[in-house]
Amino acid sequence: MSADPTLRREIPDATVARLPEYLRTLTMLAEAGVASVSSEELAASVGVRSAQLRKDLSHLGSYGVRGVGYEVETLALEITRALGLTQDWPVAIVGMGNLGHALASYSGFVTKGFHIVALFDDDPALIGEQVGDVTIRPSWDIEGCARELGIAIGVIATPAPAAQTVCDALVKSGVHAILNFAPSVLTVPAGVEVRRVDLSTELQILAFHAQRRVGLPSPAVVQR
Amino acid sequence: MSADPTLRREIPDATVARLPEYLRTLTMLAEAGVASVSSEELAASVGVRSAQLRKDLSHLGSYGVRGVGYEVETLALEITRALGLTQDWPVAIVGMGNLGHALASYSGFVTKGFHIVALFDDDPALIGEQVGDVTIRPSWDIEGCARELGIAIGVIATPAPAAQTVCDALVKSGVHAILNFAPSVLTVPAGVEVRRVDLSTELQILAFHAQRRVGLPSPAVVQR
DNA sequence: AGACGTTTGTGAAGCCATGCACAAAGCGAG
DNA sequence: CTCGCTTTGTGCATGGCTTCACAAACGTCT
Repeated sequence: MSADPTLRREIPDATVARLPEYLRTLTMLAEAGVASVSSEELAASVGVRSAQLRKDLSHLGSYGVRGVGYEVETLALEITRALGLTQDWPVAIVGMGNLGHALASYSGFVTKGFHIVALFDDDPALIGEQVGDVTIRPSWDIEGCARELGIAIGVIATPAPAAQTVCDALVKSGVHAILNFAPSVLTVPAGVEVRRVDLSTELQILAFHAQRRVGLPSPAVVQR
Repeated sequence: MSADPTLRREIPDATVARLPEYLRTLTMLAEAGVASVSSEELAASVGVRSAQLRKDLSHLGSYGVRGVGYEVETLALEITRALGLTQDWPVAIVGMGNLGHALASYSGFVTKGFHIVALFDDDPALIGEQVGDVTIRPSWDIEGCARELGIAIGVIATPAPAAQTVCDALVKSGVHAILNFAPSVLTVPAGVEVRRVDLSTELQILAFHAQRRVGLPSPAVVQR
């Protein structure tokens, strides 16, 4: 009653991190023609507890029907809205090495709400190359053209030493969200969101767990 | 006094996730010729609070000197040991599309402790291709040769529909640690560790934060 | 040798996230 | 209309992680 539906409520980070999973699963259900789903079923598909799912969704509002469940289409739309995917976000990728190329041609990229509008690299051999329907521009033009292209999200796929410089240029161009694949910690002003994805960090975490297993009775633990 | 140095203590997951960052920073310091570092300095480089760093390190043992700090070489070695990077881990990559190729030729891969020993794909056009010094094998041979190659960590870079099948084959071959780049939730037996890296999830989380900014006074918040 | 300044290691407190358990709410059958 | 079954939404308890604050420990200087 006192809740304003247009009010942007405070959604916990942990919840936000799970919303994309829920959305993806709901999209699959919708494509399979499923019209309604219970928290128990949906939670099982995503791999979380049903109580957690319900609490997460309660942060978006009350879109379920007691005794019935959630309407798939409706819930998917609400999550889409909550994540801000009703609009298209212009994305730029900086660093067109192996990884940059792979990201640029990644099909799942365009799935929903994201649009690659610029590619950058400072290697003269790459500048001018066409990837998809976008031409690679020189990195030193970031500040020159990023703002007028309206880039909202920057993806950094450069070697580590270049990452901070590139990051500064992006921030100066008005980019407030950065996805960093380089193995380096970025320093940014307040208000800029950075997420880091690092292959070797992930491998090292896995190595830790693999090491813990050493000496354990192998088959006994694997199958429960 | 009752602590056995050879005893594998319980290290919190949150701490384990930060250890690779500490290690990378320490390695850089060592290469720069720095011999000793305080928790304050190291924490600043990594982007965490000094108290957190000290508590994290306390889980490994007591390797600092009060009033002085930590010896860079020693601490790096202890973290290396804790993460299980004193030995080499044989890694297999399944799915040699754009991403798989990028991962296979990723230089940071071999940095320390990891060794790509097998590549798999089920596309006949790719089987037999040489990437680096490893030949791509057919996916249906995973169960046949993964165990004898001693693969400890599997990297899944296939399309989503194939991920679970590949995962099952890896698990059946004795792999207990899996890094999943496919946008799908994997079901595994107890004792198998799975970590997921998904580009579109990360982008959607960034979109959420970007959306929150809409309507905010742009320059006022950016610079503090 | 003793006093002083510095920095670690850690108990304690606060905070956030997860899981439990149940009242409230809807639907359908009789 | 009423009863009973199902499932949501949520207060509350639990557990883990982070931050604070300080005693213990070390080097140095006099």
